[in-house]
Amino acid sequence: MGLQDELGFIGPIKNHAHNALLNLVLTGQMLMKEGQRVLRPFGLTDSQFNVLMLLKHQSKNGELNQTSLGNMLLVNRANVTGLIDRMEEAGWVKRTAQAGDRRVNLVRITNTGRRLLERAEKVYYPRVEEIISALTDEETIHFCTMMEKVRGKIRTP
Amino acid sequence: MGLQDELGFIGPIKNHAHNALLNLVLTGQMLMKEGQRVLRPFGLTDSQFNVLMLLKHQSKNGELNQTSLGNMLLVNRANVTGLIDRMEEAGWVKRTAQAGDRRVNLVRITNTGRRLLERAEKVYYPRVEEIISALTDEETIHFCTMMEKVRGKIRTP
DNA sequence: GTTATAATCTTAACATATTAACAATATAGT
DNA sequence: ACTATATTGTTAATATGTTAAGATTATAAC
Repeated sequence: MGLQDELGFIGPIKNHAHNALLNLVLTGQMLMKEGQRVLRPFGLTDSQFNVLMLLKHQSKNGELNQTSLGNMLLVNRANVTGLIDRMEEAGWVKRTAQAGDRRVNLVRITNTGRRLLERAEKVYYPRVEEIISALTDEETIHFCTMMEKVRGKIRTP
Repeated sequence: MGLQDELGFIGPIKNHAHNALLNLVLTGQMLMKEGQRVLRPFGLTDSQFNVLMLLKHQSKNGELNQTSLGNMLLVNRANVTGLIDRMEEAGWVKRTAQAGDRRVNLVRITNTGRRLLERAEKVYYPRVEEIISALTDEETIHFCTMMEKVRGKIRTP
């Protein structure tokens, strides 16, 4: 049961490389949608969840500027403006000035945001583990290595 | 050089399953963005390219209704309306009635659309092959099997 | 045949993404 | 110091995605 049957394709995908690419892109999209489904009850989109997660686990002093957030989320900085606008309005994050550089907004998670994140993580990570349990530990490691190799090819156009 | 270094993360991603998930989702997004970059000179978005590709390669009689298109593209029917609106306006596809069921719009690729697709495919597929050449043939097959197993876990929540 | 149910498409309101252009501020080169 | 360049964040216009609600048409149950 390959992608074709799952999606109702009529014929096989003849180009093997394209078949692999579709497997990667479409499985990634399905995972993202599954994440959205799990996070919806918390009133969080997956982008918003990722912002909170980055602020909690991947920041110095619990703050990141908007450009860094965009880089880590793989989105343009222009997109971060609206994302943080909505999250600030919801009370989950706060913009503060950076001493010494008046161009920069530092984004911080609030206590409300931290509490929400902790509730969501309790549901999110177990579901992730359940899905990835489809692979053996060895496969998981090999998979991450393969993804690194693919990303290496993307960066060299 | 894992995801962390590539994205500027401060610490490692402690949860192995989450690390694998991020590898999958983020690599998929990078591939999608790379596709968009390749298709932009043709005036095509990746969704529009996929519609044309499905109509050419994965349809009976060269036509698909909007619901089928949505299923194959992994998007909601509601999204297909606007997508096809814009593509019809550009002259790449045409809506026609389905005999015997007046609810249905059959979407067909036009000659203009087919010529555009053929020009785009000549650039798109070689780039895909170049990227996937990061994996050996054996790895590619194993990779597709792993993706199928992951999708199997997503469908059973 | 009438009624209930389901399928298809559209619309509206919204979140997220893009690029291009701009203002404000820092930094480097001279 | 001054000027050129670069960086940060915002805005506007547009494309893509979501859900929820609706109109229209088919199909099933009786």
